[in-house]
Amino acid sequence: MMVKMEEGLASELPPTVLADPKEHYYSSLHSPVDGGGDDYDYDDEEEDDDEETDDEGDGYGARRSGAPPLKKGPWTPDEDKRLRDYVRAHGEGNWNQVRINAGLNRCGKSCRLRWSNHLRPDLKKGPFDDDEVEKILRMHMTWGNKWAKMAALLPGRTDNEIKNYWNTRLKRHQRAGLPIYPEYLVSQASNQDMNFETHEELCGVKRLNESSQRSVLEIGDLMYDYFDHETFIKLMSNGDVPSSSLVDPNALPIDAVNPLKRRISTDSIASDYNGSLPFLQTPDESENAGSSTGFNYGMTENQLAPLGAAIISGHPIFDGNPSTSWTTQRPVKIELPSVQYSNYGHSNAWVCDGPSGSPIEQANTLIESPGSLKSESISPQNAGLDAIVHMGDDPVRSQGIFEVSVPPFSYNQISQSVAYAMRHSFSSAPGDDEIDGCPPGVIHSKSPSSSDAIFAESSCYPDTIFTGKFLSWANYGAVDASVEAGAFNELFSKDQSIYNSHIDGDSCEEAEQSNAGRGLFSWKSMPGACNMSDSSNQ
DNA sequence: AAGCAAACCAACCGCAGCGTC
DNA sequence: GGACGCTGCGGTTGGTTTGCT
Repeated sequence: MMVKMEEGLASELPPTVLADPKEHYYSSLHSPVDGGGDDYDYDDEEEDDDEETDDEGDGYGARRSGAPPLKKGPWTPDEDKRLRDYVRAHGEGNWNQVRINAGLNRCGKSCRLRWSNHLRPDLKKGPFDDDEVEKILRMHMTWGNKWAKMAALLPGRTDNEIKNYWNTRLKRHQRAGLPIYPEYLVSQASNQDMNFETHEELCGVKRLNESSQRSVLEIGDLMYDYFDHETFIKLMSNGDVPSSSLVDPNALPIDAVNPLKRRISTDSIASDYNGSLPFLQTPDESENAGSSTGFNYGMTENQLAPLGAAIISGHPIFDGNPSTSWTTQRPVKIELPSVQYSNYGHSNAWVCDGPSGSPIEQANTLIESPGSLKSESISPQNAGLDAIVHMGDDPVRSQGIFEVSVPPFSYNQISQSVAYAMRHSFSSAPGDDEIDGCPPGVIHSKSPSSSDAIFAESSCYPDTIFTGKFLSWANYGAVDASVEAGAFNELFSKDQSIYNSHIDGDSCEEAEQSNAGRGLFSWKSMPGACNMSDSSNQ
């Protein structure tokens, strides 16, 4: 990956990147897992029984009286082997039991640390590469010292590793009087955020002491601009994309060409889908929908804004528990306009995993046979629907294929719906008929926009509270929202009008491109607010 | 070669969150 | 509701290596 290098970035990179990346001495000495030598003489350490015991009262090191004192200090190869063998056989967790059962005279806390930082098989040893360094910079710019959070997005890296790198870097920069963050990142930020009082603050000079955990950049763009889309989705789901909800949209200078660029590689999507990616997207099914409704929120056809991503209610992304519900998700297909996504590759079908078949299988099916889905979800009679939610099976048991089709239209897109959880099907717009074959419990919309679906839903279920996040045109980032259905209109319209005010005919095309992906938008209704049930979301 | 500071790294420590009893 | 244990996180410390003078 090309990484923009700030001037003199050589000094930015960890010495291990620039210099001969010798084996980390501790890794080689203490971590046989990485193939390092075991030539360290531990003979003396085996006799360290007079080390002070772990008497901290936080549980890890709790030991009974009479037990031998818990050892501290560097781990020996034998200890590593015991720990590794035990964890491989029994799994992680319950570290005090690991300590006992593995015959390790170490506190459980130490065992956990040793495993997670050195013995885990998925650890990536060696110096940070340029890509990792840049990610660290961006993440730190956004989150501050959230090492664990960063490590979660740097596969194979530990929080300790990142922390050590950063602290070293910080010292070096402080000593040299250099800004913490590279100039080009600062420039990006300054172009997108006007909330900094000074250049120094933006550069991070004011947070040298790391006393503030406040996000330096109250914008999500930097994150979105750099991370893969799916990673960004994760960030959003975790609330890690800084919210700009406190910013008054009316006061925020809008750059119509402001990039919330999405770097969607559908190839990467496909490859990553295996583990975490909930969607695929197809670009080639939008023709009929693209000209469908004439509904454009007051925009001209030329002002059509690119579609955003689709988020599915109940997806781990938004249920706040990514680890629990992935395999229970329904396959979801979001249809996107090719004209607007032509630069995103060959496949823009966004699919969500379903209860049957592997994610890849589901994805492939949808990729290879878009027509089948299309015929199901977008028929001539419902072409132009902004959101169609269809579930093939019992919606309550959530066993069926779940689809959301989002034909192109302007502005924010809502792919998410509480539809499948609704007790009754309904048509979202006056005059709409139920889609043939739609089973009870399916909600579908023939309204020209997803927001209309929400409106309609609100009329049917006025007590519904919609919670979720969306990437606001006006606010430059993820906005957390929890609004009554009736308030949705106001929120949505306000955002849209701000967007419109900054789009003119001349800049339309440019804006359209640069704002691609701006409309990541999701709402999630609160279960129970209107007698909904969603067994899949548990 | 010796001394020193910087860099690097592993490990420790205290604390907070969470679940269980 | 409080005590307790487990877990994870972030700050800090201390040992070793590296590079410079």
